[in-house]
Amino acid sequence: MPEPLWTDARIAALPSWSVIRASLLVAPRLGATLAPVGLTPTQFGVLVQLDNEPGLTQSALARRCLMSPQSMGELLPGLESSGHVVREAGPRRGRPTPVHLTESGRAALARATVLVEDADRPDALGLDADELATLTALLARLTAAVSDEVSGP
Amino acid sequence: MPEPLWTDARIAALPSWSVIRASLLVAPRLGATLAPVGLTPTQFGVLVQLDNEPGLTQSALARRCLMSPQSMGELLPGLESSGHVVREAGPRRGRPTPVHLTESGRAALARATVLVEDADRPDALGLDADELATLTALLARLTAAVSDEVSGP
DNA sequence: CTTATTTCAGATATACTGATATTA
DNA sequence: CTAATATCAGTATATCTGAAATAA
Repeated sequence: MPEPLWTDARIAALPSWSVIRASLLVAPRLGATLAPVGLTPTQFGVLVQLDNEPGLTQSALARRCLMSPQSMGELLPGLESSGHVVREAGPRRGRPTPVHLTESGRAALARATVLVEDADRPDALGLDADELATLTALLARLTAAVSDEVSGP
Repeated sequence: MPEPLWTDARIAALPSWSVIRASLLVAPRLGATLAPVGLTPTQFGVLVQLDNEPGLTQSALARRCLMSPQSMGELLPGLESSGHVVREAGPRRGRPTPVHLTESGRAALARATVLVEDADRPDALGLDADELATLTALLARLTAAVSDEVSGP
């Protein structure tokens, strides 16, 4: 019998796998958290980015949310018909079109924020506040490093 | 002008979002890493689990890889036709059917392991070895806590 | 001419729900 | 009888790639 290459400990220590596995659990959980507000995690992300930077275009939103511009182009009409965002009037094809939150969008975002911060409180995630801060800081640095690698030196 | 609810710092400190965002970058990166071996990240995960615990059934593999049994049922024939795994002979419908790595599967896993561990070396991820160990340990605890929450009391 | 943006069209990869067969 | 397993079928969703129109 060949000796195993992979043990539980080695699997748990694999960075890529750890991140992906955590996301497979956390993503649907965030979906359930946001369901009462009628938002998907992706839509929530779009509203957050628009709150942070009003007037982002479809392409700019796609970059910040790590999606293709095409996918964002399919997502935005849903948020428009929900009344959460508006696109500035005028010709659109080939032209940057700023997107803005509406009052309804801001209200939905405020409700979603309460739910998300409750779901993400430290004791619900099995960590204390300091550990959670460490985790998000390390993930931010990892994300920055991998982003640089793609657009690269 | 309404003051923003979400700032860059607050976005970066949101645990769920940090994990999902990191995964959106890391998952395709792992896919590119594994492409030369002809494996997807999911297939790699299945081979890893089978190396760690030979004879896992389709359902057990699905649980460990956080997929539905049906999706695993669609994934396994691909690995069989690649010659990387075999299912024990006999009637299958309704009966637990152990799955095993073949020599070809072990060889592919060994080649993949070299590539993955190179891609996941600390300096490629912008962290040092200690920080990477901290990150995977925190993610393991978060994953355990969220798993318990789903099945839990 | 080159690049960026938006849009359309097709393809893919999941997952999900529900039902069925089998067996411990 | 109950629960778990494996399969099949149909549906839904979300993403991608490729191609085209438009304009700075």
